[in-house]
Amino acid sequence: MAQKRTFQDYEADDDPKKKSKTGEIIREDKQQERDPKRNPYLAHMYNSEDEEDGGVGLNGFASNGQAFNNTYHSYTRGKSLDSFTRHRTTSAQASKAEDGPENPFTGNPLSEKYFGILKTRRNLPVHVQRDEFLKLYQETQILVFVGETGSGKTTQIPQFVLYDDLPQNRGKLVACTQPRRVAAMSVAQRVADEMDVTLGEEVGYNIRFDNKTSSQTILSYMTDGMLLREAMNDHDLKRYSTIILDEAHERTLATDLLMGLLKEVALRRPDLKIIIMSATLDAQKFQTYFALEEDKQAPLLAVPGRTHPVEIFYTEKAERDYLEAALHTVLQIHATEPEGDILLFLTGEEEIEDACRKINLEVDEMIREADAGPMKVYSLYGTLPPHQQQKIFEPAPPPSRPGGRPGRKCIVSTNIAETSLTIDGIVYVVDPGFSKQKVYNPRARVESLLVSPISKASAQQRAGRAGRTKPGKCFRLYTEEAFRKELIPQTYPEILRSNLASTALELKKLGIDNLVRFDFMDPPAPETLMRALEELNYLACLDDDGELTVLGRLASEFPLDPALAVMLISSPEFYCSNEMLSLTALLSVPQIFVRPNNNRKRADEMKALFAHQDGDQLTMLNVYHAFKSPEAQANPKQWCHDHFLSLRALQSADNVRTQLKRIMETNEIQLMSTPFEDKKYYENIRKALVAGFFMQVAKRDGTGKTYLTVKEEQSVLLHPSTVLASDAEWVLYNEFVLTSKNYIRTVTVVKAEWLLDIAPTYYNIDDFKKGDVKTALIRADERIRRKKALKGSR
DNA sequence: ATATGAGAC
Repeated sequence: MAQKRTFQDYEADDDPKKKSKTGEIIREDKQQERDPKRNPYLAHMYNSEDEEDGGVGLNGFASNGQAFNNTYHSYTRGKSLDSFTRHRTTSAQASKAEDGPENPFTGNPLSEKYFGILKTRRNLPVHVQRDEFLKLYQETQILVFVGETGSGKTTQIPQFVLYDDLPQNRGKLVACTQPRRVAAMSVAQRVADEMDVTLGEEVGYNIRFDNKTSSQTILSYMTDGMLLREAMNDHDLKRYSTIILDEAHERTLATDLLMGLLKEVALRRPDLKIIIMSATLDAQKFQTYFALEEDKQAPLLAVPGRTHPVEIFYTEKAERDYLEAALHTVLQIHATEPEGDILLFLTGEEEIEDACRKINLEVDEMIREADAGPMKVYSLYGTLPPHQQQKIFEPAPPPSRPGGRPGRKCIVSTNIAETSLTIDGIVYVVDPGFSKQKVYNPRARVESLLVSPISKASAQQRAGRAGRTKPGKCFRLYTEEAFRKELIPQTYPEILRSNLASTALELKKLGIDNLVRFDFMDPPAPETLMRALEELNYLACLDDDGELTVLGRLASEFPLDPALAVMLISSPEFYCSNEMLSLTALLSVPQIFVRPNNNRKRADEMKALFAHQDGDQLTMLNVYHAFKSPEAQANPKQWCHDHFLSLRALQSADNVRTQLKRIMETNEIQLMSTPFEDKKYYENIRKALVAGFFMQVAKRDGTGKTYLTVKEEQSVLLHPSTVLASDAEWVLYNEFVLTSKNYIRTVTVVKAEWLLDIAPTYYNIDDFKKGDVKTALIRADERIRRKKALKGSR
């Protein structure tokens, strides 16, 4: 049992700088005069490219292959913007237009609801600085905007831009990117309401599988990945007059690539305005990165947020066991602190479920013995089905009897509550200081998840979750010294922690010739880039000069890992593109098999119904075909439940399949099947797998259970979930799972002859060092030669 | 003899 600790053991952090900021405008670095042709302020004096050829900006493509409407806006607009001169407007002008009576963008009368929202909008912190914003926006090409939570930046800044940029007059639109789909959708809806327009008309959103924009759209919220896809087909993003990158501090892979790309586009398109929006105070990095001239930083505008102060407490000594300390702290809050909900950050599903059980037990005891108030404990993590995630928004339980101690809820969550989900009513945050993070080892070519200390920025974000509705408290289960000295300032951006094979292919398609010289905000390790290029070269997506091949160009059209894309594109050679289409989709969605802890045996029995002795991929395909049968489709929900399958995963695979099929058709890749009665039906599929995944093959090590991966010679085990009996000599795997042991998961039996035949460059026998693998390959090669000789002599 | 964070095209 941990020693009881009182809150006096925590040291209150009274450094005022760590408490919430009071707002003042930080304005730096006015843009210098430069060549008038490059000066956007003077751009109206020159014919810009898009004015000469009119529609050129409108021929962009969405990744789903739908062409955007190539006509100028033909609908009636209001007259209140007629007197506006682009990039010369003031907030007073805009406010007047906003006040009505007619909608400036549609000409329709404005609703009562609109005026209600307008009132709240004008109370947002950003509103005070509208003129400041406009001035900077007008005089510079790239602007860094820092707005803390609650400043209104995501909803208001794009509207401020609309009133000054007037994209509707030039057949253009304004883009605002978000790292997450839900954010793009919900913000678009909110802004459509604020502007009194129908979602999908003037204001829309564009995310994978759901494009709610039209030819009338002048403001589009979209995922950063979506804009990146679009850039692959239009390197200059000509449809857009202003591009706003929101939540840039999250440093997603797509945001990082877009930033590098936009820096280049800015030089080619002086008429394009760019705004980088971030919640971090580390704005300096963005300013320096976006300096288009030497020694000149990009200008910055900072707007305060609207949050309540959060008092920070640290432990006096380092905690040996953060889990125990976390539980103890939660219980102590419940026993001694006033009303308010608790948010505890842990690292993963199992840890969270375990903690919830323990808290429940302890709270029951507190209620019995100390008359504590009731507490409802909720777990929260990404793989939880949405309806269960929604439960966290239920109100806290009432006192168990009239006049009794107040009830509260306690949410035990992964990082999902740090960025993606905000829960109002949280007053206490318990932060043990860890999260699971992806790490990539280029030498082993393996990504894995590791429980690691969080960054200072992350810790601040977590603390902020306590101050959304009223002043709160954050209990950090580490010392103040550890916070100051041991935590890194920012979480390493994703680009430094990932396999970059896809990224490298995307950059090539984006027209970046020399990846090593690409201006990354944080350049990845050269070894990681080299690995990626090497992988693409083996996949024949890049030739030996590093140029995109026809195959590479095709592969980049698919929203897939290069190996999956190559597998799919090659599949007609093996007469099974229909089947590979299904399999590719299945391999790019979450696990389809469900295995609840209390019913593992039954789940395994159900899986056995679909098992194919030669591999898990074939088994998955059997599942998919059964799922599509009329019998299953009559009641898919029941059918999936009965067979321990994830309906969500299978539906999502279906969605992906439809998208991939469309891309296949657009690129005239033949769709075909080997007849099911043909004895080569499954063999052809296994060969097609080799065409993409020949680099992920392992050979059995002697007669034991261990396998060795072919080139890296890592010792691995077949994952216990496999349908394979462990005596196949060669197996191809789709996933390398690094946990307590090295496992390969989703495996299929293959033949050495196929490897030599289908991937001769990778399996060039001379390149292998002496050993078991080489010997086996030589023997297979001899078998092939004998067969050929036999054929020849007949 | 089974460990996965959250997000995206």
